[in-house]
Amino acid sequence: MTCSRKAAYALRAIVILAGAPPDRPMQIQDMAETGKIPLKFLEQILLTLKRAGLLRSKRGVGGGYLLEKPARQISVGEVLTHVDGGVCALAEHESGPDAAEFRGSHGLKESLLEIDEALNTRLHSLTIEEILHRDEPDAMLAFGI
Amino acid sequence: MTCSRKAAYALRAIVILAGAPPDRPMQIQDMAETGKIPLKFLEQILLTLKRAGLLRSKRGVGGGYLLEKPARQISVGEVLTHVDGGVCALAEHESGPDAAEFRGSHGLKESLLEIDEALNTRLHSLTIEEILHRDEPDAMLAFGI
DNA sequence: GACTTTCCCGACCGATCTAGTCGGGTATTC
DNA sequence: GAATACCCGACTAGATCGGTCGGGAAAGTC
Repeated sequence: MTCSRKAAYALRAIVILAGAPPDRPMQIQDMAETGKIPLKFLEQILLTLKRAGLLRSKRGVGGGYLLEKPARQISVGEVLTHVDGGVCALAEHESGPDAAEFRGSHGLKESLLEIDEALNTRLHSLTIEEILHRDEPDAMLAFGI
Repeated sequence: MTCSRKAAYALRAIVILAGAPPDRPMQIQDMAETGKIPLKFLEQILLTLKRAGLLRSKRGVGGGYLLEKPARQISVGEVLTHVDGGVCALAEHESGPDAAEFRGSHGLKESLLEIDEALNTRLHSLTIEEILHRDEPDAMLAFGI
């Protein structure tokens, strides 16, 4: 029940990109350094995030990565889903062929499903923009938000 | 980010016990059958739950397992904690020596911590009794609850 | 068009964790 | 003292985690 390092790195990378100047790409190496992420591992992660449509890349001199969508439209849940292949499932072992029927099994399953759903909702409504603004409340005033 | 099978089995076992007649112990084998849990694996799980103080056991003929505390005083979070050694930690990689400092890192950490906390609270407030009653709303009427 | 920069991508790897299994030991009861 | 049922440590195949390595391909620079 703990978040993988890969997912943590992915979130960092996205937040770093979202907090960087949006007019020019940021290089993997820079991201690795500021996020304390192993370079080659980060490469992999960025690649999957790119394939997922969250990032755009530019090759050659002056190349790097950019957000494909504005930070307001990227959620933590989205990132987690693409990197780890799913977010959180307490209830998963209570359905399918592994499930059992006994007094209380339905209540158990439903209770777990409810919690799963609540967590998913929360993770998908928490945006990267929100996270950035949280760090610098002044910026919110400056932008009149 | 998914619940281990072990934890799922532990929850089943507790719910099964809570739904069984409380006057006599239930044997591992019965629990394994009704919960579709591998017998020897369940043995291990019950042992750790016993050491955690959630269960009591009786040996010899007519022996088996009983809840040590009433179902109302056992939470899902408690079970998960003892079996998996912790519940859920989205934020764990954002503290300690692994953490990094960058624009947005505090917001990220705090947001994840908040979600962790909310989930923990929910899991620790969800009791086994609640789960059982959910399965049979009639029983709640019968007991005047 | 050669050269550099930067991303792209598959293969590989050791350590740890998962989901059990096995074989017996020990307390209790009849 | 035999049967029952929990107690407990050791072991294991396979998957996953958290990376590393080595090169390839596109894009820009001279």
